[in-house]
Amino acid sequence: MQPAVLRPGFSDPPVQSAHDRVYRGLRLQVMHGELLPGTALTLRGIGKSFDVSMTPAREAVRRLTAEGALTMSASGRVATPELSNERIEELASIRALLEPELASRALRRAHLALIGRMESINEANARAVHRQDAVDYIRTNLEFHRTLYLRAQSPAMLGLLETVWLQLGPTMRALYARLRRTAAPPHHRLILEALRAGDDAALRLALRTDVTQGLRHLAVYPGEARA
Amino acid sequence: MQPAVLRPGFSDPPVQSAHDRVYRGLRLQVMHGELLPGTALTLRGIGKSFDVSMTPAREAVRRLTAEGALTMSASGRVATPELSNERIEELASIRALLEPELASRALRRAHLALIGRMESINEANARAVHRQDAVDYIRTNLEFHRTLYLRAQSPAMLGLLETVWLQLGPTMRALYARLRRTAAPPHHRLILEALRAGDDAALRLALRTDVTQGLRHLAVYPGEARA
DNA sequence: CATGCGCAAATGTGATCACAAAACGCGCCG
DNA sequence: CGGCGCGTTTTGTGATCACATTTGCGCATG
Repeated sequence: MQPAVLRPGFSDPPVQSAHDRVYRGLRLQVMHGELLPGTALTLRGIGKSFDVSMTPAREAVRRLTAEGALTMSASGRVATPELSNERIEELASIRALLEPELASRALRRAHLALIGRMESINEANARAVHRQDAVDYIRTNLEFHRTLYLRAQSPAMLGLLETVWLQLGPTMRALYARLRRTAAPPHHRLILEALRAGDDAALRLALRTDVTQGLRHLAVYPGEARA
Repeated sequence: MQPAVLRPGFSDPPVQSAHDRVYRGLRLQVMHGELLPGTALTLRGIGKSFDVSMTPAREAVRRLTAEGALTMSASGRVATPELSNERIEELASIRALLEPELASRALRRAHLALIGRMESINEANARAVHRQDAVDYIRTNLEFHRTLYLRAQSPAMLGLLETVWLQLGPTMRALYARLRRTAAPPHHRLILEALRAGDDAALRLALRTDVTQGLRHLAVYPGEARA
């Protein structure tokens, strides 16, 4: 609303612009599954919740729509995407294409500290499962994967993958609500073992199955099929 | 400028919004290599050239920046991307990952009419080479590939690939100016033959080599290395 | 009770403006 | 002759406003 004097002295975060704050905030909400598929958003509402005018809200939405994190109806209404089964399977196969490649590239540069960090994230993930905390489950699961892929030193490929995660965010949340998972993701241990062994083929396979297993059951049941 | 009464009766193109016109226009310019790497753009300039105010220009730029078609400096200056060698190679390997997959998916649905259309596009491509027309060369080359991939019925994967093409647009143009290609792309014939033969492995290989051959020489020479 | 009409509220779009920061150029000084 | 500083211009940002469209709800009607 008001000019919002952006903390004159401080510079810890390099003073991000208003639309960037909105962008990052919405992006995390979508990626972590805080919003269910089909959730409607309004520019004025977004602006109000981030305490900015419509202008930065519109830019953030435009950006997120370009990444597939949000959809816009013909009349400009904004909502989180409701994916068809075909689309879900397609996005899963893109993950199955990109993630083994990223993991393989990371393998050469992986060191023990990295594996240790992944194990600790995996434990947090298991706790989220036990706590039945869908958002935290998704968040730690993605963090587990991203921690590995960051080592691949392939920013463009990782960026592409993140847009895929973004598109799947609300749907992943909906899935979690459906299957009430009781056990931790079973393939993370295989990933860690392959990493320790330096086994490229096993690592690729572990990721492919982790990704497709997690999403194969995402498909909506026939009765609730969506356009 | 003025309210622009959007052709009351006509509906051939479903009356696109102003920012969409700007978006599409800029997108084509970038993807087809009409702008060299590092070309600076201004919101007011874009607005003027499309006869709209800054607002739709900003939204179009935001969208294109999200797709990697444009870059924004910390101060918000907009320009076409100047890719590092590492980035070029990474984007090439992404193409090498996605395009054989799309081609393989298209193979099952390919029919003779499709191959015929691709041959005719390929001839236009050869004419562009003979004419030394860089933009038309890039345009017909992408059209050749896209015509095939459309048959894959994998909109998400194709969308991802198009953002990669978008990022490479200006660089492809710069390359063309450097190597003064005299012969048509050599692997298109292999692609067509594999399609006719229904040979999946040969098709994948033909695409992988077409994509990497075309881009392997894109790397900037040491003397002109970029950050 | 279901259905359709119509009005009021809500919403996205684009133009315009004020402002701060950055970029640029010109002239001064060493 | 080269580098530096200062003022002008350019440029992006965000707020606000008017407007057209759409949405949604309530009421009247069959």
